[in-house]
Amino acid sequence: MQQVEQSYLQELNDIQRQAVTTTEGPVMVIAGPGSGKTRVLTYRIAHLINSGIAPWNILALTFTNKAAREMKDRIEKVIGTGAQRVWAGTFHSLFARILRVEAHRIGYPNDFSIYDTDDSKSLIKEIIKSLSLDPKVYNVGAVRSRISTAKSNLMTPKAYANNDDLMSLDKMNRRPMIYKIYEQYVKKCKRAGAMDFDDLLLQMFNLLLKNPDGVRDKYQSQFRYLLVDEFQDTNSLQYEILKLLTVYEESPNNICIVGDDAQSIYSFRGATIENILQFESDFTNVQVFKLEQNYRSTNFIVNAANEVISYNKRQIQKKIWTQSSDGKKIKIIKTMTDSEEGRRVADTIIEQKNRYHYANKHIAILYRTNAQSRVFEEHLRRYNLPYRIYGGLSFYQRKEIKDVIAYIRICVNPKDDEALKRIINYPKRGIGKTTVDKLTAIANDNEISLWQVITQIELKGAHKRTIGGFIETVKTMHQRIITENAYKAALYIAQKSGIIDLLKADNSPEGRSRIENITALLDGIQEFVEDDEIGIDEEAPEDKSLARFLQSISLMTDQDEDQSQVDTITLMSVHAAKGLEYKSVFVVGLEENLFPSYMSLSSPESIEEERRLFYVAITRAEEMLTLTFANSRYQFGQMRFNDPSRFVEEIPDAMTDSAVLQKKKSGFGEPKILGNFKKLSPSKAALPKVSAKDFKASHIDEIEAGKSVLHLKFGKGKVISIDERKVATIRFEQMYDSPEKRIMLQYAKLQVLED
DNA sequence: GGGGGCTATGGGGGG
DNA sequence: CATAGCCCCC
Repeated sequence: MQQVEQSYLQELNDIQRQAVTTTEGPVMVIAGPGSGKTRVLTYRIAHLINSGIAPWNILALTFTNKAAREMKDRIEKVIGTGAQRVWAGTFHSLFARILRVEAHRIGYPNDFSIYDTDDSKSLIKEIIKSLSLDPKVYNVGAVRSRISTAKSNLMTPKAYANNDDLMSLDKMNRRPMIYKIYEQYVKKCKRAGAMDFDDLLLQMFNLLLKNPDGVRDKYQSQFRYLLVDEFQDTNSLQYEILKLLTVYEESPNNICIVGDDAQSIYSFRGATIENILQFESDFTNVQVFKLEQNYRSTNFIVNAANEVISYNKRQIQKKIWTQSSDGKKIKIIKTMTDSEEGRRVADTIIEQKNRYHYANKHIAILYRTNAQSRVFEEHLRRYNLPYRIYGGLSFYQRKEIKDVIAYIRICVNPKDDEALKRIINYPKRGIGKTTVDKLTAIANDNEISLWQVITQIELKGAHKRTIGGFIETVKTMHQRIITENAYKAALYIAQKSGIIDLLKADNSPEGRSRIENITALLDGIQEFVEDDEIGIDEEAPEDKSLARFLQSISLMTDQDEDQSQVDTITLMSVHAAKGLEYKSVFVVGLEENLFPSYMSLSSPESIEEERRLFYVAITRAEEMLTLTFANSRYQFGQMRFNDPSRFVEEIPDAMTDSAVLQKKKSGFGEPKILGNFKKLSPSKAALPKVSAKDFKASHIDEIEAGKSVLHLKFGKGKVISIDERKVATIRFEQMYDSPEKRIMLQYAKLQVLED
């Protein structure tokens, strides 16, 4: 045993080793990017097990399920078997597992449904309608997010209604009834036996707080060692649960939190840096370790990250450093359009692959919004570069999949109103909107679920056939769930529902692809059944039920999708890239209004969060970092012109390949002068220099076909034509590679020249 | 009750 | 641009 211990402790630096071996009491690890945080967490758990702690007494909360799996595999390599029985996973997935066993103690069925964001929105929409509120004023998304925030702050509907701050804010926003919607929402979720994502935390908290049948003591004594990764992205509710769990007299406050305030990027879902700042005062004798040595990136990248984050005011003092050499300078690519951005990134990837022999999997393209993925897809496909997009519309969010899933949901939990509403008339069986509205009214009057309504009222006339037929269908399906395994039951459900027949009738490519997707779903269930992973719930070690399958897919994170080890280029949002690393990283769309997002521009706090997001993005890179931005892009269905992102300009010239990026020393809003970029490509080397001083934009009406015009960035050109939407085609003399530009006159500043 | 076509509206990050 | 919601007609 001594030998084993030696081998892994030797792989750590001094501070890492202290963080691993200080196993008792509260520990806070501040871990900069690439500082070996995962290694510390892994070895800490291995060390605990090595010291005689049972794996199932350890609770490790990770940010993705994939991270948890990888961690367990690595622990197993260090200490041998047993590691799989560590309780490791995301807050949501682990608490869902516990609630599957305990939910009945707090008034939910153990087979509760999990409402995703769409389900929540659809329910909230229904409530807004039933309260005769204006859906334009009561924006569903905004209301949902208010409710979610309230839950994350442990604010019940009653407490919400009594809170003057919240109520006056709602009144100011002309939405004084949110508290009422919240109240009904909670009621209806409960009635449907459903929990939304926040409930998985909130009900776990309630379970521990109310302590029915001593259940709190059970979990307090079980989880004797807690580890929390990415602590900066936890919200108050998560923190309160942790506080409840760490209380146990035989192992007081054995909690180790790992985080980095500079990488806090989830405040929009209630995460608060206060948790980190609070930790030291909430627990006594907190031992703090700061991991500041970066093992991931080159010196240029590390220093650029330090420079960028220094623009933020609020932060814990630390300096990330590396022993690595300077490495390659950070490459900056400026393009005219978003499409050209896609092409240049693909070109650069080809070049890097040739020169540095990178495999595809060593390369990632990171963007601020998922909608940006399309241009990169197009160009990568053109070059036959394999890629994979993470996030965005996932497999399980496709319509045909959600339809089949809804049938499964209703079989598992018939009270699931959102699932029922989705499929009661799909495929069409003559139960229209009017009928469903009537049923909903009866459900509301009697405070029961829709399923209870249709199975309890006397069906008359046509309803006897239509609704009665639906009930029979669901009942037969339900029977199969009891008698057959998950795969066979799901196969039966998919066929019996009529969805497969319906899609088979549609012989279009789309229809065929939908069938393929359903087949893939069934294959996935088959795989789930056959997969012999050791379950960690001792009460149901090998739960292969459809209920358990539904749970695992609704709690998947973006990084969890598709485990296939194919060699592909990664495309994902910066948020999704948290915790990952690549040899070469492209951070694209670095423009004002996009990154930072236009939503963030109004408050300094949210700009700081965007900057942390940028910090996360650039610190994903090991060797090569490429930053790109476009002069114009299609956004919201029209051509838009954005300034380069302030974040690009915060990186000192010495670290980039274009010392030419002229800084806007005089602040923002000044007209920019072209010629900022020297070595782009030979053809663009001599970009026109137009002096901003002499430039005077002409009125839109003065610009006519045939006239010569001056553009601040493109220089002198001739208007070829103007279409009815006031989009001008202009040929610019000095734009050699693509002289003809289409420019929207309402945005562009052009000066008419007298010939 | 169902379906098609039109208009209006919104448009971030995610468990 | 994509989708939701609406109106109209069968």
